[in-house]
Amino acid sequence: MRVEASAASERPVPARPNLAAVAALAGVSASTASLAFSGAGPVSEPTRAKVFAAAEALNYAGPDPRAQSLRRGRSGIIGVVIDDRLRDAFRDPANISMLDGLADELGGAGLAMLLLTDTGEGAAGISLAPMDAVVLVGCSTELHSSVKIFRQRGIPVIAIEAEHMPDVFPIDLDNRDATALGARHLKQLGHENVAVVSLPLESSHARGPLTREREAASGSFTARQRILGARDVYPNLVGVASAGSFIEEGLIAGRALLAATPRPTAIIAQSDLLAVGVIRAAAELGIAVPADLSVLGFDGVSVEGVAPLELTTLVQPSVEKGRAAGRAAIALLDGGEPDPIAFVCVLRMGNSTGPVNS
Amino acid sequence: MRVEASAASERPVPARPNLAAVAALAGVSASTASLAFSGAGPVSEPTRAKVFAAAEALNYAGPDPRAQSLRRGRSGIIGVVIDDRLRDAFRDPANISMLDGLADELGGAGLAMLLLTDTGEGAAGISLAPMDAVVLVGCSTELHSSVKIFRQRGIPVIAIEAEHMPDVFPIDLDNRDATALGARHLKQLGHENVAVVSLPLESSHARGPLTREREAASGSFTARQRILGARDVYPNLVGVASAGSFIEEGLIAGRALLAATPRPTAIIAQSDLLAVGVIRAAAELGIAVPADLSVLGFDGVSVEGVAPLELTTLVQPSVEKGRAAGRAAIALLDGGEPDPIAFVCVLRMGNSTGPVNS
DNA sequence: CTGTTAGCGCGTTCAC
DNA sequence: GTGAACGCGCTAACAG
Repeated sequence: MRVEASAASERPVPARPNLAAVAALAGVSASTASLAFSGAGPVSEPTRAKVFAAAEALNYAGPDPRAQSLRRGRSGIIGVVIDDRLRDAFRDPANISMLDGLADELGGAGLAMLLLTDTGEGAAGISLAPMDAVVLVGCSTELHSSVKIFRQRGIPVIAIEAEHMPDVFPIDLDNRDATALGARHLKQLGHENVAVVSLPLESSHARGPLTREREAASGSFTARQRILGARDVYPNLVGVASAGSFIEEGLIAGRALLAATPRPTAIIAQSDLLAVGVIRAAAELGIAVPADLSVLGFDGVSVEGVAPLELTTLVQPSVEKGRAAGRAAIALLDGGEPDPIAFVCVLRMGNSTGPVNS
Repeated sequence: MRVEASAASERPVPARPNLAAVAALAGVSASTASLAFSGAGPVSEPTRAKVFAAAEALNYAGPDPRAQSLRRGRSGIIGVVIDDRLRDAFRDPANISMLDGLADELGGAGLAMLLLTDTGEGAAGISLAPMDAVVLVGCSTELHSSVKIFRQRGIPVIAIEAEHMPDVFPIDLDNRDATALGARHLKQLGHENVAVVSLPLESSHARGPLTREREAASGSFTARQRILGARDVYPNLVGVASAGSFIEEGLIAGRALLAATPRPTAIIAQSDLLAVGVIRAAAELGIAVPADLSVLGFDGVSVEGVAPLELTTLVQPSVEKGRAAGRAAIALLDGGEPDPIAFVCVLRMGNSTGPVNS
């Protein structure tokens, strides 16, 4: 009441009180009030109490984050760029685990995650949203243009499973070697006629047979590396690209591959969800797994719906990958220069693979 | 080069050029440069070209979002508060669909989603992060304190499936009526001994039998409403609370409920994932579904792993719920007063429910 | 311990 | 069409 009367007969109800108003009511200077809120400087107890009382009276909720962020040069926000539609990204448990690890690490440091896509209309956010650092996930060909923008904006970039680029901090996974390891496992079991179901190769998510041209042009580093790993063991490998890491897509791809003559005796799926779909396709066709068909997965997430089968798969440390990205972001913001990180997959033996039977 | 020589012999390489620097190089005033970037005002073509050339030369990426946001009073960020750990929230397809709809609508309006949790260390974001509006999802008891903070900060609040509160825009779902509808379906089939598996009742996510005390104290509006709906038809309903909407939890709950004597002939699960778990539990125990046990789900998401069974379930418009929340946020930001929205579930008949058999 | 001063980088009045 | 001045709300320096 006093404030209204003395300070502003023009605007009777200040909708959003600011620090200055609180300071004025408390009878202290703005900087003192600021210190009282941030707790950063030495403020006497009575003063601090006065400030809080004034804030209460004015219904002041604390310093405006926008102004803080301008002044401090930090927003407390870490961008997370997904190239897929969110729906797709969220459907794969491996991705979710990664985000979970990331969120965990960032949350602990008082940072929040801003979800962005680098395609579609939401892509504007990449150049407009306030961010202190950014984590690129499941990166596509758009990567380079995005990275250029971030570099211009002076925003540190962390990329998970991407081609190495200058000024981009890499979180790597041994996609190629791991897949080769899995392929060798199949080779040891005697398999010679092997096919692959890949993750989407282009941002168009087009299904269809793998060709050297498509692979070379692919924007998906992960998919490409995993194909290369399989080729390290089976140079003449054939396969199809899926439209996404879903069970349904594995089913579609599996039907296509199992219709070939001669039928492959083993299928390398680039994710566990795809592997499950392939197993479903086999079931549909009356093909026994692992007796007549071996199926290898990737990710090591627990997937429902293949019991009593246990997927033989390449287990990747998804959660740790996310945590590492979070820690890297925090370190880069502190001006540190963390060492690049590379994770390694482990082949977990289940019973979806077995000796070739013929 | 020229700039360095003339403007700053002290700092040879200005790390982050600002609008003023660009304007200076272009030989125009800062306000003109600003207009050139925003495209909002009349700027002659030559001038505009000069400005962009200068920006290019200085490697200027455009106006600083932080400063824009302070000046404009908008950050372009919509907060999304999840009370669970992200991992839990992401594991339920119904939730993901909702987020997808939300992201879609917001992305189209150039807004980005900031993910926040209202528990744990990340909760600081609630009072610190810059946001223009906020969507509360799967809200817990913490709701009220959060809402108070947002109100103080002058941030519009949208709450999905929450108790109505002043100044909170509701997106409702007929959880109670829908569950009652499903329960009546069971009643018509002759079931009298019915049990329920609920979503977590408290933020502790404690498993255990439902009691009137627990229900009354529950922070989960959705779980409570669905229980009430079941009670509308079966007043003496018993049940257990799960620790989350996962198949595994349904399995645990199913085992517990199916060990009772007399064994229930029907189980109402508060999500499809829980329902699948219950069906698994039945399978373990050699109980046939639907012959010896009817199982009712909720959500209508496509769940893997019960084929050839088709879940009888209450289908909710998850994606639309998210879209509605997004549209409401946008409308509220525009100063509009959109009408509250309420969605209705539909009972989809599958073959996981059938006539009581005894 | 507290107050004063000076911006952070930008967008928006107004004049011209 | 363009420029000059001011202020968004806050905080880092210093001064007292």
